[in-house]
Amino acid sequence: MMNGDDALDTQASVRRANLRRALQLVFRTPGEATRAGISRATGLTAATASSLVAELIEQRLVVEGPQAASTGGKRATTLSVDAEHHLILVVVIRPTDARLALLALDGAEVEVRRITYAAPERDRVLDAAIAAVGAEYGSRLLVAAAQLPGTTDGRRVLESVQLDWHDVPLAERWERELHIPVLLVNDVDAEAIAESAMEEASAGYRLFIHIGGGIGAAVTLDGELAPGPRDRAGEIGHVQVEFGAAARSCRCGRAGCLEAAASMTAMLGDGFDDSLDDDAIVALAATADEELLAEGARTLARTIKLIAAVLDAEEVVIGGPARVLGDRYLRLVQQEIDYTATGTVNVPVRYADGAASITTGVAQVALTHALGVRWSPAQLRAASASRPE
Amino acid sequence: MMNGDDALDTQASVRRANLRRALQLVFRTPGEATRAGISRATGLTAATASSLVAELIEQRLVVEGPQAASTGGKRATTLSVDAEHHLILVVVIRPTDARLALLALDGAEVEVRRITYAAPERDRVLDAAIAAVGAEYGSRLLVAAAQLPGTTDGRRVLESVQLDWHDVPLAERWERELHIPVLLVNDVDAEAIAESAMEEASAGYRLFIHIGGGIGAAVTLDGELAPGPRDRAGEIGHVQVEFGAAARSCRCGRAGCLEAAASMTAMLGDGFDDSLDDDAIVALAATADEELLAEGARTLARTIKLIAAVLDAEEVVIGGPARVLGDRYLRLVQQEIDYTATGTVNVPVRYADGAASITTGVAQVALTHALGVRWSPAQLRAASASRPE
DNA sequence: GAACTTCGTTCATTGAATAAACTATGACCG
DNA sequence: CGGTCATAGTTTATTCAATGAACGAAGTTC
Repeated sequence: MMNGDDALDTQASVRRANLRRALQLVFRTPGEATRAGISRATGLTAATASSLVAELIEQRLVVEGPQAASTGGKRATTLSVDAEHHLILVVVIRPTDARLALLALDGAEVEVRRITYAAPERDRVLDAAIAAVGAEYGSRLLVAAAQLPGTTDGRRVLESVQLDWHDVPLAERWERELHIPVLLVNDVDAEAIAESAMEEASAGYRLFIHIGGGIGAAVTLDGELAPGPRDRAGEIGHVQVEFGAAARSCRCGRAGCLEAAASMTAMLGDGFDDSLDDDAIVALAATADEELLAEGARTLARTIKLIAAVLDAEEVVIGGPARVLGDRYLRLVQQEIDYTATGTVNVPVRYADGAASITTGVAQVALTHALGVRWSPAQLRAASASRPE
Repeated sequence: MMNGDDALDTQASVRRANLRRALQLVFRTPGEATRAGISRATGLTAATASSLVAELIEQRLVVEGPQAASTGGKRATTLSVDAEHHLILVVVIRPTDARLALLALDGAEVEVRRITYAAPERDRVLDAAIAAVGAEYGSRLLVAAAQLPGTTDGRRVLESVQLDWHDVPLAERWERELHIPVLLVNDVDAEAIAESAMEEASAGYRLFIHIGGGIGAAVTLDGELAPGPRDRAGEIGHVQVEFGAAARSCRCGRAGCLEAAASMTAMLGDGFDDSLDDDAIVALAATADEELLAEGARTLARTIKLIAAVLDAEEVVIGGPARVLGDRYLRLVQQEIDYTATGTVNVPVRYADGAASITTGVAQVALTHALGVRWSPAQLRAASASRPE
C-alpha cells in the first residue's frame, strides 16, 4: 500500500508523502475535504491535488461525496474516507479471553468476535480465530494490530507475566497467515493513543498514566507515541518510591514499589479488581479510607512531577479504572503537584476521556502504521455513536 | 544554504535530503568517503552521487583529497570536510564573561575571543563583540549558536536568573547583525549534546544529568535532543524530592528541592563553587562527609530511576562538576539504582567524557541546524587534539 | 445576460533520479 | 607483457512527479 519507509530519496517517496498528506486531510475533515482544499492546505497545485485524489480513490481509500455548497463559483466535490472496502483488524488479548474487531476506515466497528480460552489452549484458539478472519475477509484486510499486557518491540512479545508469554514472535506468525502487516502494542500505550486520538494533536508531550491494579505510563508527542525504542518504556509500576519503614510490600515480591503505594488496590484495598465496572469502582471508592487515597494521590503526584519536569510535559492524563475516582482524588493529585511546583513546571492533570476505547487506540496505531494518518476526534465520536450493539 | 524547511513536497526537498545524506557520510568518515562509497551507502546511483558531491564541493562544504588505495580497480578520490571556508560562531554566555569561538567545519577552533563585562553593560559589550566578528568574517559565517544558563525556545531567552534576562529576543537581534541563522541553546542541553557527540549515535534515549551548584537534565535521542518543545525541559533542580521534616531548605526559597539534596553544594558544602577547577573539586571531595555524599547519591538515583523507566533509557550520563567525584560516588548511584530495579529496568550510569567541551556541543547543535549533519567522534577528538593553546 | 469566481482537468515544461553506455585506471594472471 | 576483470567516475537519454498556464464547467452577482 502506502506504508513503509519515509526515506525520501527518490520521487516515489515524495509521491508517497504527498499522498499521505492528502489522505490525512480527508481523514481530518471527512465530508468537507475537496480537491481545491487539499491544494490550498498543502501548497501543491490543483493539478497535483487532483492527481493525488485520483490515486487515493483508485486505492479505495477515498470516495467522492455530494457537491458542497458554492462559495462563489463552481461547487466542489466533497471527499470522504472510503468505509466500504479496507478493514483494520484489532485484536485485544487478555489472559482468558480476546476480542477481535474489524473496523472500517471511518472507525466504525463492522464486526466483533469474542473468544474465550483457558491458558494452555490460548495460542491455538487465537491462531484459529485469526485464520478464520483471514479466510473470510482476505484481501479486504489492510493491517492488523494486537494489544496485550506486557512488553513488546512491536514484532515480538518480549515478556508478559499475565499471559505467560516470553519472547513470542506473534507478529511474524500472524503475518504469514494474513499476508498483511501485523504489529503488537502494549496495553497502556494503546490506551494513551486512544486518549490522544480523542483530542486534537498537540505539539507537546502528554504523559498518560494508567492506574488500576497495576500502574503503567506512556508518553505521547503530537498524537503518536514518543519516538525511540519503546520496548520497556512506561514500566514504572515497580520503581521504588517508598523507602525504609514506610515501604509497603508489593505483589512483585519487593517493597516500596509505586504500585504498592498508589495503585487502585493500594488505595481501595483488596476489594478492587481490574474487572470491576465503573459503578462498582465508584461504590468501592465511596467507602475508601480517605487517608489511603490521599497518600496514593500524593505519591503519584510526586512521581508525575519529576517526569513532567524532564519532558516539559504540557498535560498529564490519568486513565484506567482510576478515571472514575472523581474530583476529590484528582484535586489531591493536582494540589500536590502545584504545591511545590517551581512555577515554571506546573502541569495540569485531568482524567482520560470516557469515550476513548482501547479498540480505537489499537486501530489508530495500526492506521498510523499502514497509512500514516490519524482519525479526527469528531470522526471517532461519530463512529462510536453509530456502533451496533 | 541547505538548511530550512524539510517541507518535502517537491523534488527540491529530495535533493536537499540527498545532499544531506551525502554530506553526512563525508562528516562521518572524513578522508575515507568517496563518490562510489556514497553511492553504495545511500543506494543512489553513481551518477547521482557524483552530482551531489559536485554540488557540495561548489558550496565549499567538501573538498577532494588524495586518491585512496585501489580495491581491485581504479583508485577512488577521497572526500573530506572543507575546513577552509565556512565558519561556525559559538558564543558561550556567562554572567560576567563570554567566549566567542569560531570553528571550522572540521570542528577545529580557528579563533577564540574572550570578553568580560559587568552585568549592566553586558548587552552592549556582547552586541559589540558580535558585530566585530560579523564585520571581520562576514560571508564566511555559516551559522551561530549561543549557549546560556536559563530557559529558551531557541529564539528568545525566556528566563535566565543568572543573567537576569527575561524574554529577550536575542536570536532575532543577532540575525539582523550577522545575516545568518542564530539559535539559542540551554547550557545543560549543550553539555548533553557535546557528550552525545563523543559517542556513536544510538537509537535509544540517553539521560544526561548535570550536577554542579545546580542540577539540570537533558534527554537525547539518536544524538540529538529529544524532539518536541524543549522550552523548559530538564528543569528538575527544584522538583521536590524530600518531604516533611527531612526536607532541606533550598536557595530558591522552598524546601526539599532536588538541588538542596543532591547538588554538589549539598554534598560538599558551601566550599563548593561552580568556578572551581577539577583538582580543587577532587580535593574538596576528599574531605567530604561520607554520609552527605551517600545521601546525595541515593536521592539522585531514586530520581533517575523514575525517568529512566518511563523513557526506557539505555544509559544515564552524569556530567558537570560531579564528573570528577570518582568511582565511590558513581558506585553509590549505580547501587541504589540496581538495588530496587525491576530487572527489566536496570540502566547503567557513567560519567561524561572529559574530552567533551561545551563549545563542541553548541557547535554541533548549530551544525545540525544549518546542515543537518553530525560530526564523527573521531573527527572531534582529532580537532580538539590539534587545538592551538 | 455579462462579468466574475471557484472547481477541476489537460498539456507542455522543469528538475531530480535512473539506467545504460562509456572512459579511465589499476589489479590479477597466464 | 598483454589480456581480462574490477572499480571509479562521467555522459546521455529516459522516467517520474510536480509546476504553470490555459481552459472548460458550473455557479454567483449585478
